[in-house]
Amino acid sequence: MKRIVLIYGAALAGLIALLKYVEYRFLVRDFSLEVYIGVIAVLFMGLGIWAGPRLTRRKVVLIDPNFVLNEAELQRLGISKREHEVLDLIAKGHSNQEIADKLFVSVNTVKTHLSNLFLKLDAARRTQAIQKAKKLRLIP
Amino acid sequence: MKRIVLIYGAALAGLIALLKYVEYRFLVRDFSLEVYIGVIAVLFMGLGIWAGPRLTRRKVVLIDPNFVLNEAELQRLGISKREHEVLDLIAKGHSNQEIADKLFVSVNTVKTHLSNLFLKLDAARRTQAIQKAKKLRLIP
DNA sequence: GCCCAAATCATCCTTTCGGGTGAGGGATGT
DNA sequence: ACATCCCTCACCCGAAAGGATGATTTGGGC
Repeated sequence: MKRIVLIYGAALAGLIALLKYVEYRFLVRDFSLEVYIGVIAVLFMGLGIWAGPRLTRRKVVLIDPNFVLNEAELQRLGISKREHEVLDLIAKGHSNQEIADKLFVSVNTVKTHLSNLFLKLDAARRTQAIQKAKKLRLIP
Repeated sequence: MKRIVLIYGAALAGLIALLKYVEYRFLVRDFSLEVYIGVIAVLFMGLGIWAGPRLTRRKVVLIDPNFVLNEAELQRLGISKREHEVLDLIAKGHSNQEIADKLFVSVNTVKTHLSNLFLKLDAARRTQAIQKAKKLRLIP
């Protein structure tokens, strides 16, 4: 962060010095102000493009705003709404019992949904189901 | 993409026109070339920062090439190299036995590593550990 | 009305996980 | 030499997860 500001400052200072030096030699006669401005604009736009992500990126992305559910894949695998809910909850680290409580159903029901999910996703464990579901963009 | 280029072009043209218009009125007398350059630099650096992500971002990120391990967090939690390996493998959906085979150690060892991990990550289940580790960028 | 998919719940049984504890060997640093 | 950390392994126990199967209910579509 501080480094970026320093680099920006140094670039600006250097450019001004360069222009000051060059101003009374060749350029003022040969090129117009528009070219000047263009060069500076391009230079600093480039710097902005380079420095932008470094200045603005957040440390941790909690929920991905770019996530779009892959409904085609969801349908292709024949995953029902309820099964998808359960899938989402195991990915968030909940146990079967917690999911049952959250959805107001019995643990057995959750287990049934999970069994069906494991078949449809060809997974042997919940962790594997999560990994595959993420790859297929069925969950964030 | 094209829109961005157009906006950039329009901004540049507009600025030049503005400067051209303003040049022979107030500014040339009141402000020096350095201020000019500074204003232009700031303006276009801002434009670069704004346009940069829009020009460079990819549509879909299959495997995140931007993943950088959060080593600070890793150290803060006191997670050892071996523990981190195990963490990575459970996130890929492997069972304890599979991990043991992969790392050429006994299942008991894997379980010990996992127990320590659960303590350090404050997790009760492997799925929860995965979820937390992802949030902390300890694993991709 | 009938059919079907989805959702619900249950029972039985096996495997996997997770918690607790102890313990030995190797590397590192004081 | 001693302390400390990491890695390793073992044993026990209980809880959670997973597999197989069958049954009931419910809401839409034909």
